[in-house]
Amino acid sequence: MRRDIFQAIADPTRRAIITLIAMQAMTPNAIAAHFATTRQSISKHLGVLTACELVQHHQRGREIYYQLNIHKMKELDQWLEQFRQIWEHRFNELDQILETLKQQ
Amino acid sequence: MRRDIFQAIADPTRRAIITLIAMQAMTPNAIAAHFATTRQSISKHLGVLTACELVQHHQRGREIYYQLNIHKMKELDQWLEQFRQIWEHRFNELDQILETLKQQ
DNA sequence: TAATTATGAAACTAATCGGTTGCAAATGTA
DNA sequence: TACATTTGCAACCGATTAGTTTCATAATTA
Repeated sequence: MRRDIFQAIADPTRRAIITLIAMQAMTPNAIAAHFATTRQSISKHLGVLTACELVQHHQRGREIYYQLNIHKMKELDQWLEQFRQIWEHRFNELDQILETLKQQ
Repeated sequence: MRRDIFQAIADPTRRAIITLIAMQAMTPNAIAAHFATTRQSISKHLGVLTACELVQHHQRGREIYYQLNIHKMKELDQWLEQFRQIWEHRFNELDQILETLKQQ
């Protein structure tokens, strides 16, 4: 069972959950109230998000509060870094490519 | 058939292809040479990447050159933007806490 | 022209995924 | 104590996925 952030954010419901709990911790019931699906399916999504450490949770009585682990989101940012460098310098390269194609 | 960048980058082989063709356009054969899989499966991955516009291609004789559409990668960056604000904000809060501790 | 090369498309398969239903455990409340 | 609430877990199902094999098409080359 592969569990990485890329696979985790592939699902639109999970992305919505991530956005939802980004600002404040929420219980599975409260989260499920925002979606047209069952609490159990939300629970499974939270399981996936927890497995890849994108969310953390702490129990308070019988309620469990889930919250985004913002540091893990940085891994995505780090992966993007290599491409950010490209798109910042692409204009020069693109000019060269177009010039090369024109000459051929 | 859902085709978005999040689902496209969920697969590790596709992420490797993206990195591979980020700097220069490559043919399916050349790309497949970098992986322990068949050319046909690479062709399918390129189909997924093309469907969500993450890669572009141009034919040259009987060869087809695939290249990363760097602009599409920006959509990922834009989605991350909301969280970048959060983690910068929390770091500011952390700075304030550390500053307060230092003064005590 | 005939053979070779580069490629995409279709059919098939095993594995995985997202969702539902049912149930058990733990906690809180009357 | 008896009952309600909150939650995770397991079994199951239909759809999707990644990969392989086979085949057709188009372009190059001998």
